[in-house]
This record gives sequence, structure tokens and C-alpha cells, in this order.
Amino acid sequence: MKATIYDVAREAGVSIAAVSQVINGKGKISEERRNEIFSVMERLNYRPSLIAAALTGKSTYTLGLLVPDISNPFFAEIAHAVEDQAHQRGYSLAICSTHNDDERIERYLSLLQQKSVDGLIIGTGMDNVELLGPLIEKSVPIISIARETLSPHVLPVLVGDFAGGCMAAKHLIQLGHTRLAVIAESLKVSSSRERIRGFRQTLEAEGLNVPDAWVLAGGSDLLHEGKRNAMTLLQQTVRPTALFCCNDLLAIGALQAAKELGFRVPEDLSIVGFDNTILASVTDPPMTTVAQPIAEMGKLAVNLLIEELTKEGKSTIVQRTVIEPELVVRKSTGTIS
Amino acid sequence: MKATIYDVAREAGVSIAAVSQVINGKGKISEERRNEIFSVMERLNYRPSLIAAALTGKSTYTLGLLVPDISNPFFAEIAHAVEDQAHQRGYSLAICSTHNDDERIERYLSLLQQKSVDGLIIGTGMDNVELLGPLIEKSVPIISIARETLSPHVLPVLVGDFAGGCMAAKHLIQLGHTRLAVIAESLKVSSSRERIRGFRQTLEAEGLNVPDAWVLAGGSDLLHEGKRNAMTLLQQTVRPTALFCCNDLLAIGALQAAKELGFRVPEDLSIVGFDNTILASVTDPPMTTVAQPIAEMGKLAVNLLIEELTKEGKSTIVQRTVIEPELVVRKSTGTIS
DNA sequence: TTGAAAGCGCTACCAA
DNA sequence: TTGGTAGCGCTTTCAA
Repeated sequence: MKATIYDVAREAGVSIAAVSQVINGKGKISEERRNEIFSVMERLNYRPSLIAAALTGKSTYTLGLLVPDISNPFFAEIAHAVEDQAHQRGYSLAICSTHNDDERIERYLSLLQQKSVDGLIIGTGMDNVELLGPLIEKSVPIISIARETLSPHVLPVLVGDFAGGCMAAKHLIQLGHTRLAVIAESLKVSSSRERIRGFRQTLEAEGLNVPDAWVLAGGSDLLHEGKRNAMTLLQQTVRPTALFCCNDLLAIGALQAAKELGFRVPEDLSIVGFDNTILASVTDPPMTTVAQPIAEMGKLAVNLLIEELTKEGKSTIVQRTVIEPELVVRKSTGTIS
Repeated sequence: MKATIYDVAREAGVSIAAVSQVINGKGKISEERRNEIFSVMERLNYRPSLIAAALTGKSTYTLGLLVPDISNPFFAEIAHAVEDQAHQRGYSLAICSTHNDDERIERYLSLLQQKSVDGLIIGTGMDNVELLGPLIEKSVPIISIARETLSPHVLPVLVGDFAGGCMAAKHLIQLGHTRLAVIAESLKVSSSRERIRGFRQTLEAEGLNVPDAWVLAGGSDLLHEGKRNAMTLLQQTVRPTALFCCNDLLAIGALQAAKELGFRVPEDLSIVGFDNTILASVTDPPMTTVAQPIAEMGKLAVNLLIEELTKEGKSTIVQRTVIEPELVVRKSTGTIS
């Protein structure tokens, strides 16, 4: 059977309180006793139960992470970054794929609540912000990552979506493109909207513009959707010479469409993605894309969260953290030929 | 503050025992009381604490999943499959990226133990099987996924690696290749060895063989390593016309090398990968690869695990579960020109 | 410096 | 059917 604090105390001939103090490095225990107790713990292979500790009010050292789909490379990389930093700080992670399904979100939220996670990082869209209510009431700190904040109680850690859109536009303008189109995931996603806004605004400053008919969005199977939308765009008699896709998966779909229709990339068509996941480096040609600093974002989100949950009651100033993206130029963009 | 079972009992004018029974659907409670209690729980927004429940000996409904690196698409897909099924069955998942680092593995194992996870799924390599000792002693059921079993107490759920190697070989033979080479991750990984064994054995049955010098392995940055090793192979005066790579990442690296050296794929060189992650469908040309049935494996692993942990003491017959892989032929393989 | 004891929220057994 | 109550393993005063 699993050894308990009682076993250790008995073996060492002390009270459980003494053992507890030793475990937590608190109180005053003589060097002698302390070593004695340590060696008994060792001998019994004793591991304090975090469950029992949590019950007495201590934290659970567990963080929850909600993402739409962990098998999507972007979120896998987010999860990786978050887990890394959490581990670093002594926390472990419960990862939940929501499939963007409100029911599932609700179940997970309830579950995480029942497990008394210390904090929550949300990287999934949520149509129904109300779902966070119970958590917020219990003052579980929440951070949203790569998403606009969901409620005033949720601090966001974001990439500069607007700036990213600008970068993409600037790059394409420099290459001489004048007929540009946009493929987005869903206009319900704030980050998509911001990217597009940045893109368009930069173009307009140069006297260019993207006709509304050339902003295509929607779909859930991103790869497929990107391909389909690119097909539509490229089969028009007057077609764009450059595509700005709001994420890598869409960009890859567009790339496939271009090839299928016989367009060369980048000679006939330039494509810019967003995210800079591993996928972007693997396509042919490798994809020019706006890089999200995923590792930093994950790290920051965790640090902010832990800071929040360790500070005593003092409500923090709500602050937005925005990290600037970076354009990674590879081979999917070029001058018009 | 969070409502407890006491609050509910008080509000409803019953004992906590009654409430507990209602929560767990046990005992005999009159329809009337039951509804009364339910409505109070609703009103108070009461969520039973899983922590307290776990402390009294019930299970935690948490499973641990150990993988080398969640940002690797293969493991991300495994995690996704496992999580999906776990969620289905009412369990949640603590995901741990081990980086194949024994120290980290040990920390995680100890942590999961302290959190009293109900079961463990291991998808990471472990040099030091001893680390599992404490878990096994506490009879925490363990399943290894996509890995050879680590100990007699660990049931494996595997893909038919040997068969997968055979398939790759057969396919390449049919295309007329006679000079074949292999790029592997690490020969320490049993699945790599099996894949190679299947590959070689099938070739030998046809009177062909792979010289030892053409079996290259090692490295941790898989993409880079695949490229490097392919470079070596392709720059020899007598070079292979076909490459069998033990996973998709390596295959992609090889593909990049081929292109860099000016070889056309598949006209000058055929490449077969393994895993069939999303990466394989995104390269150009799309990669022919041996598909691991990741979704099934994940599902099976979870089901087996839950079966194991819900059965009362009766030790199960140790069994190996092997799921057959499938060759997905895309465009990276062709007849020699 | 040490130990006794009161919980933490819930389950389960035993009486009523 | 119901309720009283003894733990589960640990933390944390409060006395000694």
C-alpha cells in the first residue's frame, strides 16, 4: 500500500505535524530530526498526496488549457510552449480539445472547476462567454492566448494581428502586386478580422484595395476550405496575383489549388500564410508567412497566470499583452512576372 | 465562495449523506427529495469537488499521457485520439512532454503518482524502465502506445511495424527499384528496428538487400537529420533510387535534400515515409507513406486502460494488441526512369 | 522545537 | 428511507 504521512511519522517516531513541516520546509525542525525524517520518507518511498494537500486549501498545481484541436499544429505548438513553461514552474497541465463545441467547452469547464485547477489558459473560441461565469466567480484566474479577450476578467496574450496583416501587405506591395485577395478562416474570429483590417488598411494607404468579393472566409476543414476558396479566386477571368491567407493551413490549401490549376508559385501567384507552423517550412515552395512567436506567447501566458494566482487577492490592473509578429520570407512570394 | 455539500444539505433541509447519495445515484431516496435536492444544487451552482471525492478513495478520473513532444504532429495526433476517447469515457487527460529526458520522465511520473491518476498511457521511449516501478507497485494500470512494451506489467498497443516495413518494401519492389536505402530515427527505438527488419526481410525474399552502410540512423532534430542523411546517401557515386524513411519527418527531410541536389521525386528518387501525419499530405509531391491508424490506436489504448482499471483486482492476461498499418500511395514514389 | 487536534468536502457504513 | 459519523491524508493553528 501507499505510504502516508502517518507511516512516516510512526517510523520516524515523530508527529505527523513534524513530517508535514519538513515536507513544506516550514516551521522549525532541528537539523537532526529533519534528516531523520527525510531518510524515512526515502526508505518508505513516500510521496505526499497532492489530493489531500489540495483538499486542505493548498493549490492543485494544475493548469487547464483549452484549445480547439490539439492535432492542429498551431495549437500543438501552443500546448508545447505552455506545457514547457508550466512544467518549469512546477505546474502540470490538463489539455482539452474543445472542437469549438460549446457543449464540450461547458463540460470541460465544469470538470476543470471540479478538479480545482489553479488557473486557466484559453486558446479556443467561445461563442458563449457566459460559460466562464462560474470560474470567474470563484476567482480562478484566466488568460486567453492568441485570442482577443473574452471578458474583462480575462487577460489576453496576443500576437499583433493587425501589424501582421500590415507586414503581409507591405511585403506584397513591395513585390509589385496590385491585385490581392484574402482567404480567412472565419470572420467570427477576432484575430482574422484584425489581420484583414491591417492588410487592407496598408493597401489603402498605397491606393490599393481588396474588393469585398475577394475576401473569402468560412469552413472548418481549413486545408480543404483554403483550396476551395483559392479555386474560386483563381478561376475568375481577372484573378488576384497574390493571396493573403489568415493561417498556414489555408495557405497550403491555396497552394494546392494553384498547382492543380497550373499556376506556378511564386511566378504566377504569391501566397502569404500566417502562424509559421512547421507546415510552412515543409511545403514546396516553402511558405512565406507571418510568424507568431508561439514560444514566447506560451511562456508569457503561463507566467502571467501564475503571477495572478499567487498574488494575494489584490486585483491586477487589466492589461493586454501584445507580442509583435515577424514576417518570415520564404519562397512562396515573388515579384509578378 | 464555492458551495459545498453542506450548503446544499442545509438549504434542502436534509443530511449530507442524502445529498451524496443523490449525486452518486446510489441508495434509496424518494423521488421527491431527490428532485428537491437537485434543484437546490442547481440554484447554488453546486459542483461536487472531485478532490474530496478522490480523497475518500474514489478514482480521480484522470489519465496521464506521456509523449516525447506534443508539438510533433505524430504525437499531437496521438494525443488528440487519446483525449477524444478519454473524454468520451468521462476521463480527462494530463499530457506530459518528456523530451525523452529521463529526469523529466521521473518528475512527471512522480507528479502523476502524487495526483493519483487512475491510469497511464506511455508513448515515450524510456531508457530506464525502473522508473515505472513505484507505479506498478501501486498497481496503476499502464499501457504503452506505439511502443514495444516496457515491462511485463505494461500492455502495448502497437502498429504492425514489421508489416509496415514489408509494405514499403513490396511497394518499392513492384516499382522496380533495386537499390534501396533506409533512414531511421534511432536504432534504439524498437519500432524503428522492426520496420527495418520487415523492410529488409521482404527485400531479401526477392533476392535484394540493403547494405548496412545504407541504413542511416540517429539524431534528434528529425527533419534536419533526415536531410543530412539523405544528402550523404545521394551524393555517393552509386546512389539508391529509393529511400524508406522510418517516419514522415525524416522523409520530408530526405525530400528536401533530394530537391536541393537537383533530383526529381519520384522520377529520380522514390521516398516512402511512415506515420501518415498531416505533413505527408502537404509536401510536394505528397508523400507515399505507411499509415499508422492513430485514431484507432488511441481509442483502443484508452479502452483497454479503462477496462483494466475498472476490473476488480483480477489480473488480466497480458496481451499485445497489434493493429495493421496501411500503405497510402501518393506521389513520392514511382517507377525508376 | 514539538505535538494534539480541528478541519478541508466527500463517501460509505451502520443505526434509526 | 433517512441521518449520524468515522475516516481519507494533509495543513495549520495553538499549546505545551
